[in-house]
Amino acid sequence: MKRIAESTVRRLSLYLSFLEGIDRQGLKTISSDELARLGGTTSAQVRKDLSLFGSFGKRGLGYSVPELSGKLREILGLGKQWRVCIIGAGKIGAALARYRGFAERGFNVTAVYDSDEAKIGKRWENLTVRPISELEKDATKQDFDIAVVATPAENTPAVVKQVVRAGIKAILNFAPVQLSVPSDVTVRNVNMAMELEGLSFALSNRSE
Amino acid sequence: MKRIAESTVRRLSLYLSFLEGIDRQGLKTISSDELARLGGTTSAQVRKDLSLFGSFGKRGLGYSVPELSGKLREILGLGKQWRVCIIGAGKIGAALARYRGFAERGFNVTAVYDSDEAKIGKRWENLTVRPISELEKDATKQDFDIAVVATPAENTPAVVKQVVRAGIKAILNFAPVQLSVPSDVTVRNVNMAMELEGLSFALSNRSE
DNA sequence: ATTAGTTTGTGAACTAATTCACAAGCGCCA
DNA sequence: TGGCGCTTGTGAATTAGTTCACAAACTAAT
Repeated sequence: MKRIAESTVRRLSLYLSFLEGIDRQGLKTISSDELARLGGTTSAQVRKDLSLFGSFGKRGLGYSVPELSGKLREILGLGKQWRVCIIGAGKIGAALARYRGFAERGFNVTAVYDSDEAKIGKRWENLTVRPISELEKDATKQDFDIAVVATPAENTPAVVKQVVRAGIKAILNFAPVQLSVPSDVTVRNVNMAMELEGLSFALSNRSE
Repeated sequence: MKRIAESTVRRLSLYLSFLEGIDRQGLKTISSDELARLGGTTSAQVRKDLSLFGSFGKRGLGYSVPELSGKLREILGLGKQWRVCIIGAGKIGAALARYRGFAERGFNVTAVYDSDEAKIGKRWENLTVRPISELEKDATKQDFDIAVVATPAENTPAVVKQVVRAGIKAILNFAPVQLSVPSDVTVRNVNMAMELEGLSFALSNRSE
């Protein structure tokens, strides 16, 4: 399959969330034009995005809302259940472990790790914090799909090395560092400082 | 000034964080090549990014670490102090209000708003939760630069309308909806579901 | 059955972003 | 001072992403 741009995947996510809203409103079909309006893009963009995966619409009519939802869910790999471990039992880790939206979408947090002796063994939601040194061994049994890395910047490179050695192929990284991983490991970064600096830049450079 | 791409601004943030690390190690200069290696990009990209704002390097030598840090800070509008209000006194809002990194970088949270009667008046860190209906009035005195929107999806459009009416020109949006704002308002979205779906997509479509 | 009115799917055209590649500048050393 | 080794800054070339524009397909109405 042709390489799909990250921007395309983000838009597919967005379309799916719109479709879920539209579906709740009880509407049965939607046009690329309407979807574009909701997503702040163009109808051609919407059609091009979808056409990368097949042709799901009916000319003159638009797209069936439930059908397109289903297709997008399939394309995005939802429907499957994913096993997620959280690395770093700090504030962000805690917030994430409590986040209901995870499980709703098929992302099941099945373990929490930390390197801090003081935290190991503590109960956490319905999980017990385990030592990061056990990750590689555990992974052979639990077969994690995704690691959420929420560790202090300085520990992160070492932690990520262990995640990679454990054979995990997808990382959601909250640490404010750039991860260096083999090319078969996918990383998404969530970096608050960067977002704020983006706003700061915009505010500082308006109308020049 | 020429329009600067968001991807460029993100990289500038990244370079700055590397420079801060390099500076702590006590190194005085750095080449575009080294910066590129850290950021997972190419040296040409680094130089092109910087050249949009001036020429900060010395041929044969590279860039002075403190000088380039300073320039980047200036470009990104750090150094200034920004007034930030948080809208939505829920879990995300709470985590953000407690986040130390905000103030360190000049982002000062000076108010928290919510529409829930039960929350209004409660103390929160060193702030008191105020009714969102007062935002517009408060803004004339406090002059907020940035609004952090962390409200439930269904309330968000109404909330954002009030933020815009209050004259705030930058929004960091945590709600999983697409905001519709005038073109002079800058929005950055942080959307966990979207990031997870990106990983799910990558896992589902490996090596095709 | 024909026509009018929509809306898709997709090459082609365009625009934006990245990478190449090299002249020019700088420090160091003899 | 001249030559060598490095590294920048930047047009030109390339690659990636978006938008245009239109034939084809579908519905509904007459």
